[in-house]
Amino acid sequence: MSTLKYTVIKTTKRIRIKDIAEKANVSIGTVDRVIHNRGEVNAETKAKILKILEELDYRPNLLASTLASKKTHEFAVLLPEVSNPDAYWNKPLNGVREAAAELQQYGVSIKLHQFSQNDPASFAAKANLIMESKPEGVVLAPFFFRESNEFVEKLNAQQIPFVFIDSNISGRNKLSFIGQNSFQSGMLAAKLFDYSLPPDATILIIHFGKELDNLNHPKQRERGFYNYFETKTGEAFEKLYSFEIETANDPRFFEMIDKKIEEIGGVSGIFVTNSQVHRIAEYLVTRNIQHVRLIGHDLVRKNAEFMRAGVVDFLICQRPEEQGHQAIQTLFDHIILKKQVRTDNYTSIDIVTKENLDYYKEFNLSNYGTN
Amino acid sequence: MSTLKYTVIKTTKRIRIKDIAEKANVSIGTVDRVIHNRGEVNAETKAKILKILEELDYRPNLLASTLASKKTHEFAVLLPEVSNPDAYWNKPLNGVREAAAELQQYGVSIKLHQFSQNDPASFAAKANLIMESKPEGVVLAPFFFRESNEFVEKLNAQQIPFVFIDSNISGRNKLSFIGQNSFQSGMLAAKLFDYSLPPDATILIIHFGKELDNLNHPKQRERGFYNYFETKTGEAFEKLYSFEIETANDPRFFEMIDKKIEEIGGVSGIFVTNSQVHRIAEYLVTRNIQHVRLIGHDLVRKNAEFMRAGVVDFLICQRPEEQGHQAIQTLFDHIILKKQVRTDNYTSIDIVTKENLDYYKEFNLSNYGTN
DNA sequence: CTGAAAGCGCTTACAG
DNA sequence: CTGAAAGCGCTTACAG
Repeated sequence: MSTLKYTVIKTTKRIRIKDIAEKANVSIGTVDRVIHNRGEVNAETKAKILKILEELDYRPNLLASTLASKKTHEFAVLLPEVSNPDAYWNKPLNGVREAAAELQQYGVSIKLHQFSQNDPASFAAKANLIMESKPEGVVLAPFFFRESNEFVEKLNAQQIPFVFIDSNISGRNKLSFIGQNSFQSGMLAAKLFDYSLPPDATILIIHFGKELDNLNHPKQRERGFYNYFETKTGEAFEKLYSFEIETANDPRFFEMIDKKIEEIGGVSGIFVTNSQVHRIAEYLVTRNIQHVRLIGHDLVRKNAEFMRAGVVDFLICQRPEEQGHQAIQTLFDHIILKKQVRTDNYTSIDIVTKENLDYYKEFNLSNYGTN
Repeated sequence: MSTLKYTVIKTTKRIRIKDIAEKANVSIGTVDRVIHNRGEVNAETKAKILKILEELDYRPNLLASTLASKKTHEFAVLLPEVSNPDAYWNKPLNGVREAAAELQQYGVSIKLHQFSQNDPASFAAKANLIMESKPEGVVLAPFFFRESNEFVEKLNAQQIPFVFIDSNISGRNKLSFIGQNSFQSGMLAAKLFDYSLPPDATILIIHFGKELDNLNHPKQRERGFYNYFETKTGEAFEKLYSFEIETANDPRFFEMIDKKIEEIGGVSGIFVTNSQVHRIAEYLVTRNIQHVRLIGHDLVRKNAEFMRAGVVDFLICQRPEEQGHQAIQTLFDHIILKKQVRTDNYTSIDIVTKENLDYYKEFNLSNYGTN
């Protein structure tokens, strides 16, 4: 009752420009000039003010400063088009939207540009539009290697900071990368098979998409997958096969798979290296094939449905909303708050199953209401 | 080059009090009075202003309003003491700290009160201190059922909104609950055993702690665990046994386990229903018992270490930092922003393994630096 | 090179 | 019941 014992988290003893000015015997205008380094200040006074600033650990009041400056900060975002609300790329976009709403009151405005996933030229065209609009910062998914490099070169030339989202290109002087470590996620997929299948099981790895290079998630995931089994010691190795499918829209899609499976003498497990795993789920259901362990990526609606139905066993996910949100936040921290930011931001590698599916944000319907 | 095609996410066309005032032919003071409902306004003018407010969808500028009002908002937080930096309860606390730092500039100040996990009286004492300090909102872990109820009754009497964190008590007029759905997390643990052990395996469930009731995570997890196997059809059931250990500090701890395992004729899997799984890991290492599938909860340092060493196979986690952060944010949203908030907030149920361990925030060391 | 003044959108006494 | 004024901490021309 008497011995008050508690901790106050973060006390505020705000130092204002005015306090600095008084201590230095100058006007607040002069202090402001040195804080923002906009010259025209006597070297001596400047030094004196700088010292006081340091001593008193002055932190500007962000509220006041953004309120006073009607300045607005423009960021540009370059992402793939989304054909429907269930598409994967809608998720990072939602994260971007969230961040946009939060930072709006600080004068941040975000322009979204979208390119076609089948058309590198559209990427380049949008990149040019972005350059013309001279944004203060850029978030991009470096989807096409060549075009991304060209874009990033221009950004560097103009000293515009940029953040890679989803995929990374190294050595390009980026501000930050935010996405999944695909190699590790491949390792994890392998482990899940290893734990849930007998040692001599046959596993088929399926890639969807064309022109896969080593920058892509699929190839990195495959590398991680093989790596897990290669470094596993003591036990028999599983039998592993890889298979590439250009597009699931090919009418002969099912027959191709039939043939492949026959060729390798049946399968116990299938690993799809991207979010298209629902295509294989469809195949298994149609062909009435049961007891095949099926693992893929990303919590898009169709994958969730096949998971609920018990066809997809595990989905490995990467928090795409968080990626979008964090990319914008990183730009804000660097440009407006002048904070140090992290160069590499790997998002968590989540294992989603039927049992925890509903606890991943994406599918949480709002449940406002009474107690 | 020419057809600019982009979307601006969130445009701001700020309506100010001044705009409302002009449209209503009154002064901004009057508008302010109706906005804050502090009476003394002619009924007719009030109606008129209300209508304009609605029409123009007026949103107050949070920056300006917090800057102008030197008002400070005090929240109180009641959590268990943390004996060392690796303790579980340090994690929600870090989330609280994060939120405190972010909301500081809005005048939010947070007082932290901590009780002993072995002493219900200390909980009650701290609760009284909180009542005396008359905070605007409270976050609490309802650790002791009786004492929590008493506290919550007083809060309700004073109309102070409160948020439960970690555990929930239903029907107490809470503002919100933030934590894990333990029943589901138990189901998930069961599934992981089911996938990775043969159908007739023997599994031992171990609870640490005393006086476990149905409100606790452990019992709920156990219920979910049994439920999974009970509802599983078609295959043989695993053999399941439960075992309660009051404290791992008991010198006869290892012998107790020896005896139990002998009694049930050996085990293939052990499930520990809380973060103490490292105790069992120690046991297995000391006794040199291998090939036992070991699953537990929460990413505390010791658990992570035994996971890296390959002794713990899976950890089921609940994002404790997020819980702390969100609890404070919820109070802020309700009290300052007057937003509608969610009554139940279940955090994700994460499956952590050796392969994705490093991608869970808690153990990400900072990697500031160059590209 | 430096100071004084107006203003950002809101809140808070104060006068009438 | 209502308006006018000062002030929150900062920014931005402007005058000297």
